[in-house]
Amino acid sequence: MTTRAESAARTRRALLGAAGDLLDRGGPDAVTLRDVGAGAGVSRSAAYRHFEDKNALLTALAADAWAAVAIGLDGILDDGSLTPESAVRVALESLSDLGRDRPHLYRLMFTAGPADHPAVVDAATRAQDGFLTLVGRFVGTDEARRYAGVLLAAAHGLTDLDLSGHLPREKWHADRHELIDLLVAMIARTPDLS
Amino acid sequence: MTTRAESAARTRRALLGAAGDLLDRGGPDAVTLRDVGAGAGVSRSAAYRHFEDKNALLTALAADAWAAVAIGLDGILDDGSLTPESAVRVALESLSDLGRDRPHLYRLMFTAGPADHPAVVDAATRAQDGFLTLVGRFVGTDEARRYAGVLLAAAHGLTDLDLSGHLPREKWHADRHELIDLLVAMIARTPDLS
DNA sequence: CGGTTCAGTTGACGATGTCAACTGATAGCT
DNA sequence: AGCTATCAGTTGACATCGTCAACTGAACCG
Repeated sequence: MTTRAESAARTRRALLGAAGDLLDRGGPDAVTLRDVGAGAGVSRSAAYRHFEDKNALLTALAADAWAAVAIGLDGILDDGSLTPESAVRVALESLSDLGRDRPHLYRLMFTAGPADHPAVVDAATRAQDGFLTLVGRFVGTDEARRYAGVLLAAAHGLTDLDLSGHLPREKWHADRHELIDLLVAMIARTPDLS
Repeated sequence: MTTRAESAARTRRALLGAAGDLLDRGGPDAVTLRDVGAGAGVSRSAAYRHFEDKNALLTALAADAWAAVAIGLDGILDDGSLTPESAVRVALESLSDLGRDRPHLYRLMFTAGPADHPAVVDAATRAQDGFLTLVGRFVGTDEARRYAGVLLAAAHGLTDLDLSGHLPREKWHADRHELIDLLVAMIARTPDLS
């Protein structure tokens, strides 16, 4: 037997799945509640039983994405085969790859509205703390915070620039992966971390 | 007397001004063609005489913003009182300040749709070339391109992270200006630019 | 001076987010 | 078991928005 709560939870997942598909395919504008309902096998305003409004639905998508990033970072933290430096590199490049693979979802993760929501803040904080630990193993806990900020921002900037087309190879003579590697190498070589 | 072409040009500027105001106040969703028309003293679909559609209007806004950035960089390039290092720092921080002052316009400049348009590409290219020259004076022309890419991406990432609320001071122990300074200082100290 | 171009207006249409009223099945209580 | 309340989901309706088509009138040009 499927209880009422179970079927409601399944519908909620179906709504999120349909919304994610539409987002990947056509960006936020393509995420219409009508199409989300159709994709989930329910109709129009069924989403209002699970989310306050359309924005809350997108916010939930962003929160799930941050949670997935946090889980990925946990995996990197537990991977003993990585040096501290390469662990940082893998973390940054996997975030950047998410941007490449799911650009609209990635953009949503860094959008002001959703980013203010508690659910997103919690998940993003978990991810950032994981990255902070990773960087701490790399440069030491004293300077970890500032360097983690620079690294995360640079990786995000490279990814975002690439998505908007402002990072053409011809111009900068490198792609986002090479520039991430360059940055991590720079930090590894910086002797004086004042 | 005001000729027809003059009044049309004035209307066009008024439309762009009204669109910019609405964008600053409430983001892209607040830019409705009806309100743009009202703000410009014309009505509803007058904008269609000057722009192909709403997206083209926003694209023109982004192109103007890039052009302004390029002009600002020209000023920095001509300022003899700046050292190469501080010129780079000033350039990056003024870009970041634009993000702080006009967040929605800033975001628009790095949005995929507009960024593909020739007018935006031209203006952005001019700005990026100016920055490239600035970085060339700083680290030498050989490695200028890669380091300019890293610097621009990092500054953009810091700005964008700050706008989305993902760069709280408590967490990273620094704000975007301090992290930009840190990055520029790191590059200045990096002895081996391989 | 007569016709033409063209900036700007108005009316209309489909799409969309959202709310209110409604339906029906399940959950819980007696 | 039976009655009632809850609540997921539906349908109808409305305001708003982008956009197009038809229209207007004044500046332009021969």
